[in-house]
Amino acid sequence: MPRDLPKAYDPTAIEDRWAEYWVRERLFEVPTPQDSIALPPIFTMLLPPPNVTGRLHMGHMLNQTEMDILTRWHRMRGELSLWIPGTDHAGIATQMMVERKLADEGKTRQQLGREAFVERVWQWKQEYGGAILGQMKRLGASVDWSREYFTMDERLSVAVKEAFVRLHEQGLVYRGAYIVNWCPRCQTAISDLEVVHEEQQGKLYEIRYPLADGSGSITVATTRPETMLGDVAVVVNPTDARYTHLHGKKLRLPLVGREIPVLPDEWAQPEFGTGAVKVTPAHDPNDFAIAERHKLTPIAVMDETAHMNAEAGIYAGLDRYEARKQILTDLEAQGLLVEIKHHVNSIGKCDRCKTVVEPRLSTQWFIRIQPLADKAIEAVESGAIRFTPEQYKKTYFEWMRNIHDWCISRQLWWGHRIPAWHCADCREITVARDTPAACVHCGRTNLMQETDVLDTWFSSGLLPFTVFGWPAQTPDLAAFYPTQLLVTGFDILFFWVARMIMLGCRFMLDVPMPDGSKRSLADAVPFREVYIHALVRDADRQKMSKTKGNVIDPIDIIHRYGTDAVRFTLASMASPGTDIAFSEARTEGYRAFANKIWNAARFIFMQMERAKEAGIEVDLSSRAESILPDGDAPLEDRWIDACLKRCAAEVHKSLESYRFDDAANCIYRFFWGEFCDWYLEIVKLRLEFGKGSDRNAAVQALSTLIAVFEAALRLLSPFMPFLTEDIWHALYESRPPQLSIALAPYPEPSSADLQVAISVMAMLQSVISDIRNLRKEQNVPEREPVPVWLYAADDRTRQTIDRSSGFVRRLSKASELRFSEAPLNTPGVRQGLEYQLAIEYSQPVDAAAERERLTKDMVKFEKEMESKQKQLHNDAFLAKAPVKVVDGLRARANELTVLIEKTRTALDALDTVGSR
RNA sequence: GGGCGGUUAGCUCAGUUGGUUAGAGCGCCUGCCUUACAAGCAGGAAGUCGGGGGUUCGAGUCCCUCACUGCCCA
Repeated sequence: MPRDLPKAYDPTAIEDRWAEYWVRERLFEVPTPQDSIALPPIFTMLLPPPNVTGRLHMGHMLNQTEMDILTRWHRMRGELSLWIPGTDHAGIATQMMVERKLADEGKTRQQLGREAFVERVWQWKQEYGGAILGQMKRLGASVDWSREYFTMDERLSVAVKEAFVRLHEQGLVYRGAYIVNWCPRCQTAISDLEVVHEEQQGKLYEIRYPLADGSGSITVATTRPETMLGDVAVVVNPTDARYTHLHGKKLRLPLVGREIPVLPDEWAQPEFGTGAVKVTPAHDPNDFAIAERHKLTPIAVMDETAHMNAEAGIYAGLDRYEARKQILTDLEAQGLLVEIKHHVNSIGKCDRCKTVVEPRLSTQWFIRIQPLADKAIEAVESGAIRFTPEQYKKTYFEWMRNIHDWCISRQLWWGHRIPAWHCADCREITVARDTPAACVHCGRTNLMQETDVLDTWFSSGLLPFTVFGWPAQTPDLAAFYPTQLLVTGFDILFFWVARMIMLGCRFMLDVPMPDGSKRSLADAVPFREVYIHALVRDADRQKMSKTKGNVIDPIDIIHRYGTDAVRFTLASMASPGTDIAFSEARTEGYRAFANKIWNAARFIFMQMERAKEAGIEVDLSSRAESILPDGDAPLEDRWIDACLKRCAAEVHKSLESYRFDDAANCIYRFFWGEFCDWYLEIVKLRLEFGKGSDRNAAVQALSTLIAVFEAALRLLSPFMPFLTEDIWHALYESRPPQLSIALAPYPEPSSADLQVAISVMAMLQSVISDIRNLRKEQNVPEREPVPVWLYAADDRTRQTIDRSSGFVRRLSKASELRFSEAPLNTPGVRQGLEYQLAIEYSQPVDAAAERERLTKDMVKFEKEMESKQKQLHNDAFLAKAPVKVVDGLRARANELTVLIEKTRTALDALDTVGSR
């Protein structure tokens, strides 16, 4: 690639090419280490697997941008950096997707049958399933594609079976009839976590249940009257005096006629509703618990589609809401509907399809979670796993300590089918790794495999070790487990993070360390750190949602601004714990930043071209750091080098603590505010390659310029991989020292003292700014150079300015710098701490404006002085404040004295003019 | 109902264990096509840090309280 870049930066012209290049060249593949004990530092991460049905959204993009920045950074620092991509088979979502397709063809999965349906899902997966990973490639994610996983892969399925069987053997898996969250649309059980609760304005119905003996009645309150058909009791609080006389009495259940008892139970709260609660154990988890306490037999009145069943008598066949309407009508007709009150209640909906969940009594598989949770709590308490931001630890503990057994069976066809076989003869269950030939209980062969599949999160919870080959003790598992870090959103803290921790601690404790020693809990954890990032919202801080129509499609934004700009936007706004209000204005700004760098590259390449024409070639073969400026180099060279090192130090510090925003902003400031705004402008003066010029100086200037620029590209590379890759390859005319800038070393901080060059330069920068400011205020035409008067009390200041007078003049458009032997007392003097300056311009100074400005300064200075003096005269302050602070305050007070005096002089000079 | 967070410039956000003059980007105002870049350059204006109280020599930062607001769990 030649060094002639198009005038304007066009991301679309470069990004696809490099995205393909990185995949094609297999740059980020990490082979299995041969010796798992003597390894370089390793950095491993697992991509939180997106749903195979998914499309990339801003949340993914933020997540992947952060992970990619970290991986590239670690990789460039020489660590063995492995980031593993993959997708999740997403049981319900995928099955829904394919069922919808079938529906378009007028078919149902039942018509196809299980085997054919699963076959269809695989077909669908082959055809469309990779979409999100394709999008990921486009983002430039530096993952190891050779290790891509899918949770239904054969090897992972074997591991899932193994894990299930082991848990079963350990007595941690059990099967039983309990109330579960049932989605009538998906027709499967779902876990507590898959239910989303929504507040809604509902109604509270008060219904009178007459006593069987006709001696009176009791009024119950319910939000779900249709369930009354399944009532088996009414409970009242034992302390509730209103009902004490009814304990043990029988009620005649309206519409049904069944006799049910009135029982005392703590669950009934006297202050809620009427204080009497109807008990429907087959359709409510709390009622189920009550029934267990009182040994009542549940009566289910609905089927799996939430239609009333035969138990519902004349209501059989009605949908639950139709039934409710009808029942209310009938109750009213019988005069049993006492009152209808408005009531705000929370209803559970299926996370996937938003159908109102129907608590349902059914037989399911569960994991006895407490033993797993205990270990998972210990892992975090002991510090083996660290959360950033730390506050999530609390949330984690809160959940972990109030955990319920995990319902892991799903009545789906797409997923890992539970490795359990029912015996038709003895009714017992055989759990086995491989299809058993005979029932282990009765020895007969009339076996049928369990039809349920496992919760998708069960398999994804195992990923941190199954991706490395568990249950086999592979070299990968030895080298890469535990992973270093997990980056994810808080929305899957419980779904995934918590479960990975529980399952990792459970299974990996049994796997010995690579050296054969016993593994401790600290090494059994699936990752050592968890970084939880924010949610990406729209510019108005609204949550993005399809229904609101405010979803920002990252691919769309990328087309408009380029991936690098979008990545940089996300990084620069990613401050831990704060949601990101995605702002296109900022993306636009970062595209401008990319363009800025692009043009800096063009400028540098042009200079290289000019040098070449003059017969000068700069040697690019040695690493940039080795030709960076020494102590004798010009100030600006030492300064920009110091800036670079300072920036590198800050980037390291920031990324170590996941401060992507600080890191990004620091690089932005360095590249634009220091390198482009100052260094490039200054160095221009020295780039004279023609006859009669100092060619050595020019070559040195050009070499340093290139070296710093090249290092700056590497600094920026993890954040803007496309742009930097493109320019880097161009710089080396397609013969770069590595195949990719991503494989080049990251700039490292320096231990040298950077402060001298930085503070000297700061003084010169302020001289230049002051002159520019004066010119502006006195309306000097932009192009007209004017002489500048300077006075410096300290001779060294004068020498410093004098030595750099070339660029000071150039950047301030001063025709010459004249040093005065005495303090300046002309109107319009600007005062720094170390110097005074004024411009010589024929136009009279705008005395009024100048006075206003000076007065404003004066007020500010005096006010500050007052507060400083107050503190400095406060004995308590002097006694208690640290010396550093007191000294700082004294120094500032001295500065202020100088500034106030100078300002007063300037005001006086103005008065002299005014009176003339 | 329980828990966690937020409130800093017109907008979006930083501000580490309290410590010298509260920062950035975008936007805004003024002047410039200065041949790397108008997606640019230079200069500028703009904040009683949500209200009140307290601790402290010192509070944007710690405590209490009120208001508004977001999220998680039940």
